[in-house]
Amino acid sequence: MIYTYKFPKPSLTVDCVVFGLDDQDLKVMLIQRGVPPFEGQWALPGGFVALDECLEAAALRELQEETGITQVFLEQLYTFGAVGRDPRDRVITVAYYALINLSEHQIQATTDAKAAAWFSVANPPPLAFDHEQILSVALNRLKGKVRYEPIGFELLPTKFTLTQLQKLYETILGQNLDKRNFRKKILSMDLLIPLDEMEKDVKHRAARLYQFDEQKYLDLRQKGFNFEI
Amino acid sequence: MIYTYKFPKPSLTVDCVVFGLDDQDLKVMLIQRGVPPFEGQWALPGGFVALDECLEAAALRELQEETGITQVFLEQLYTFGAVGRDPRDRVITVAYYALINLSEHQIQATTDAKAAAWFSVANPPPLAFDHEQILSVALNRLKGKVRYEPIGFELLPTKFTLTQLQKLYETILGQNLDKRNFRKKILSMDLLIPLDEMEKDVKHRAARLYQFDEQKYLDLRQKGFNFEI
DNA sequence: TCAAAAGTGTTATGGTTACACCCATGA
DNA sequence: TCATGGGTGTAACCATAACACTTTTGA
Repeated sequence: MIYTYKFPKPSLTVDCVVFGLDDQDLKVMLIQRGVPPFEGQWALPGGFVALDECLEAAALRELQEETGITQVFLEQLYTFGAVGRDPRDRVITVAYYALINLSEHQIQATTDAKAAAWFSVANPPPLAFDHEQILSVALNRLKGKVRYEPIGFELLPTKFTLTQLQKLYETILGQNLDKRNFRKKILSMDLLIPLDEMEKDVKHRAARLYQFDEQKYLDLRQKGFNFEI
Repeated sequence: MIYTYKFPKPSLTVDCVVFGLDDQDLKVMLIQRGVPPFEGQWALPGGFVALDECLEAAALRELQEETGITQVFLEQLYTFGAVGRDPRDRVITVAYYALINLSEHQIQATTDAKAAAWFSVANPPPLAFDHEQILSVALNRLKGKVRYEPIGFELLPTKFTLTQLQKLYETILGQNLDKRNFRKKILSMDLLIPLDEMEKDVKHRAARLYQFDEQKYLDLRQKGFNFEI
């Protein structure tokens, strides 16, 4: 290498805001820090970026190392670089957000963290660093994006009922939706495949299961279709 | 400092995609690099982040140093960190995009750059590093955002005609709009203040000038109003 | 008087909203 | 048979889209 940069360098980390959805509400995955600073406090999973890995790979790796989660929807959120955000050094963090469906993922705390757990986003514990701010930005992004891109499906099992889907939107958007209008609209997009399969183990009439047609969505989008709830 | 991080650190830069609009089309500001690598090639203005300045401040400073531009709309775009994006070192760059109105800004190349100039975004020269990719992401962001936030006004002088505003949207969105429908819609939002002032020095009927009512927009937005073109 | 752009309303269409009852199932 | 949620249609309303001519001004 002939030309190298001679500049004092800040540290670089990635942090992940992992969202999940259960029957009650929207959750975020937090880990309890095992090392200072903020030892014992809850924080977003994350860590340092290695010199030979790209940012997204670093986010996926940290997620895997700290919580065991793999195979998730992951998207860059924002980069936080205020001067005092880490009490030790200058640290810039590239934040990502991830969506997973709780029913198909088990999480476990691994070596780097004391514990990993889900918290209601409406009522999270105090967080380390500027992680409350990051969580709030992530939540706003999710609220905005869920309306015009079909990312909500990432939070559901592959097979879901229309009521589950409606509840998802109601939870994230924080408003109730009309059942008939919701069904009319979502079905008219023709992006859901109705299955010959019904809900099981419910103590009332079983609902039909549907599946999101990803391929069709990609095709339609190329032709100028815009998803919108 | 008791705890410091002992990790190999990548370098960190900021880059700015500066958009301007003239009678013809949408422009982007580029500088010609005065130092290797890519010496002599066109690139986005940008540079290293100092340890004691936040990211946005670094972007503003670089803009000022390389082009003389101050007082602009500036927003974080995306962070690019592919492993091979700089031929020397591992360099992560936090990209910003800026909107300025050409009629009220003069640009000049300053110390760090050989030259600074405007190029049509439709037809830019080959760019250094991954700056073509950054430009393309910025353009998509602008196209998306201009429709649901009133950022387009940043590209116009304070006082503008409805035709100028319409041309702005036509240029950025790449589609023609109906004059009557456009005026009806934008005026019905009640965010434009009609001035008792007309266009000057035109060789046809002079158009009325308008001004964007920022304060009213902020008030309305707080009440749930959504700007949308 | 000509060229150039400013300015202005109406109608048809399509999407959104509001709204209530019967059905299937398991306990 | 009761409780629970599943599933369905219509009418009113509102926003969008399509469309063409007259007015003003300077050259």
